[in-house]
Order: sequence, then structure tokens, then C-alpha cells
Amino acid sequence: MSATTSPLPRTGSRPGGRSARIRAAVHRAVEELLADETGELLTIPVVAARAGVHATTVYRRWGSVGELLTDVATSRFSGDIVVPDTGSLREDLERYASDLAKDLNDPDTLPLVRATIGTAGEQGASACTRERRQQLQAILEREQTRGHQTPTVERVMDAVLAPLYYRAVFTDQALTPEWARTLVSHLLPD
Amino acid sequence: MSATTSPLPRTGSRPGGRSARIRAAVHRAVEELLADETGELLTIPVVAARAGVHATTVYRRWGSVGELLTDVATSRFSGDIVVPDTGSLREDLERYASDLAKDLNDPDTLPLVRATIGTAGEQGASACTRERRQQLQAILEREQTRGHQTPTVERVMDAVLAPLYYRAVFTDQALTPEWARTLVSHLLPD
DNA sequence: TTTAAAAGGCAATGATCAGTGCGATACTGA
DNA sequence: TCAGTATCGCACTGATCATTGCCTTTTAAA
Repeated sequence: MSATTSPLPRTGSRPGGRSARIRAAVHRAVEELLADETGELLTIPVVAARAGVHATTVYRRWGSVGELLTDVATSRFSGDIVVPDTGSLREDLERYASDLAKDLNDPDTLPLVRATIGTAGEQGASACTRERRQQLQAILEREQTRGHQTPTVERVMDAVLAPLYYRAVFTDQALTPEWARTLVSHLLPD
Repeated sequence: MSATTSPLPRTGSRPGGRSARIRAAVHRAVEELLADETGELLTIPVVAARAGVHATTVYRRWGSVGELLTDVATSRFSGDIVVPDTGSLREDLERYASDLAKDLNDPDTLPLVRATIGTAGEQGASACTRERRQQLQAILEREQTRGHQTPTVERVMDAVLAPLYYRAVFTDQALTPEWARTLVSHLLPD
């Protein structure tokens, strides 16, 4: 259980190499099994069978379901949203919030978030949102470079990010782009 | 897997009866195992052993870990917070938010929320927050009875409830009462 | 091309899990 | 008190899981 070592092998990490192919297949298997929502429990043998690899391989590369889910979540929530750059803070945030709402509405996303939180605890939870914080930070810093005042990142997270994730995880309400933009207008009045 | 039948037995449900004692012991075992944070996976045999009952009993009364967690979460998050009634909406919300922050800071609470979400999905998630919505609704309705305008429940959930749960579940930031009150002051400016 | 290291496939093992009859015990209502 | 019913403990069973040693294949560098 070496939490610091990457599940990426030091060698064999060429884009189309065998290791990379296995990694992709396992990731896809996890997402499919979670999306299937058959209530079937997510175990390493099940994932391995679905991915067409041997369970041993998954045990050795990832160690546990928790670490596997953390890895899948990290990939899934990295680089999936392009941070908008419209020149206006309000516009940037509105587009970002509405993109995020669309992303969280993807039927594959929610089960992954829930499973990762439940199985991988702190590690998993931060894997789902670490990049979001950085993206908001980037939007704010650009606005500051333009010489304008901005709310703190914490404030934006409370006002925009939190409601999006809360609704997705805890309720069955739909995350509409209109509502997402409303969150921004409450944060930036007038 | 009868999702509608209550895990409470029809007979033997007297306060101090054996069924009630077993139920309490199982609930306590779940919370302790989650709080222990040994990374040990939560299975029915493990819970049963800790509670001093036979696994068969747990299988028959709850059926699965998911339903068990949903039941525990429902108990845990029902009647645990006294809805304040100060005569002022702002004061009510501030106390409520600060009480909720304290509740979510309890080391036993967070693992229960995470595990329930991860294992029991939609069912589990709503078990963690259903009562919160009703409590906020009650606070708002009292203010309306006094003849005052109030935000919608959805707005209060977005502005107060969501940040509290988001911070608890997704970050490692502490939930201070001061910050919780700040959320209310952003919702009710002037 | 050759060679050493890394990763994956395979088979086998002990441990744990989910689920099932059956008899004993505890509870409810008459 | 007493009968009927529900719940629980107990002893199994088959299935699945986590893990290991050994060998083959792939990979990266000489």
C-alpha cells in the first residue's frame, strides 16, 4: 500500500503500449460497471473480468478498490473541462458553472463520485474536486491580472461549486445550466 | 430485498426489548467500525461480530450493507438537531447552520455520510439530508407566518446547506461556527 | 541485436462472505 | 398463564475474494 507510488509503471508507459492499454481497459471497466447500476458490488475480480485482464494484474498495480477508484476519478476529473477565458469574470464563471453542471449530469459521473467518496474516503473525495478548485483559482487570478477585485476562492466554492456538487450527490434534482448561472448571479450581484 | 419493509420487527419493538437492543448494538457497531478508520471494509459478518450478534440476524433484518447503512443514517440524522425558534429568521438560520457545522465536525459523522453515499447510492444520500430540508422549511414557514418574505428553500439549501455538506465531504477544511454564520449573512444581506 | 528489468498471465491457497434449514428462545395478545 | 408467532442462535455450504509463487511476455536500454 504505497500511497506515493503512481499506478503508472515506470516503464511501458508509452501511449499505445500494453500497460497503457490495460490501464485504459480497467478504467473503462470501472466506469461501465458503476454506470450499469445493477447494484452489483465493485470488486477487483469483477473489474478485471470485465476489462479482460487477470485479477492479479489489478491487485498488483492498484492494490485495492479504493486506490483504483481514486486513480479513475483523478483521470476522469482532470482536463475534462476547458476553463473559459472570455475576458469577463461573470461570463467565465457562468460558462464554467454551466459546463460543470452538464458534466455532473452525465449518467456515468455521479456513480463514480459516490463510489469514490464511499470507498476511498478523503483521498477519493479530493480526487473528485482538486482540479475544480485550481480551475476557479485560475479564473479569479486572470480577473485580478486585469486589475479587478474578485471574491476569494473559498467564497466562489461556497457559492457555486458546493451547490452543484451537493445537488448532484445528495438530491435527485436536475442540474440545469440556467440554475448554474443563477448561482453566479447570486455571487456577483448587479 | 424488500425495500419497503422496515427493518424494525413488527413484534418485539418495545423500547427495551431484545430486538431493540440488538438494533441498537448493530447501529453502534456500524458507527464504531466506520469511526475506527482502520480501512477495514464494512461487511455484515464484521458488523455482527462487533455487535455481539450472529451474522444471520443482520442478513435477515437488513439484507445488505446498503440497507443497513441507510437505516443507520436515517436514525443518526433524525431528531439530532433541535430546530431553533428565536423569532428572527436570521438568528434561526445562524444557529441552525452553526449547530449543523458542529454536528458535521463530529468524527463519527463524516465516515457515516461517506459510506452511506457510496454504498447505498440515491437512497443513502437522501437519508443523510432529507430531514435537513424539512427543518429549513419549518424555519422559513415560521418566518412567513410572521408576515415576512423569505428566500425559497432551494435558495437556502444552495447558500447554507450545500457549502456545509460540500466542505465536510469533499475537503478537509474545518467547519467553524463562524464560517457557518457567514454563509447566512451572505444569504440575507443588509 | 542482446540483455536485464518490469509487468502480465496462470494456477493454487486460505480466508471471508452471502445465504439456508432447523431448533431454541423471546415476545404479544388472549 | 398459555398458545401462536416472530426472531434469534447455530451449524453448514457454495461462492467469491485477496494473495502468493512461478513462468512467460513485453519493455527499455546497452
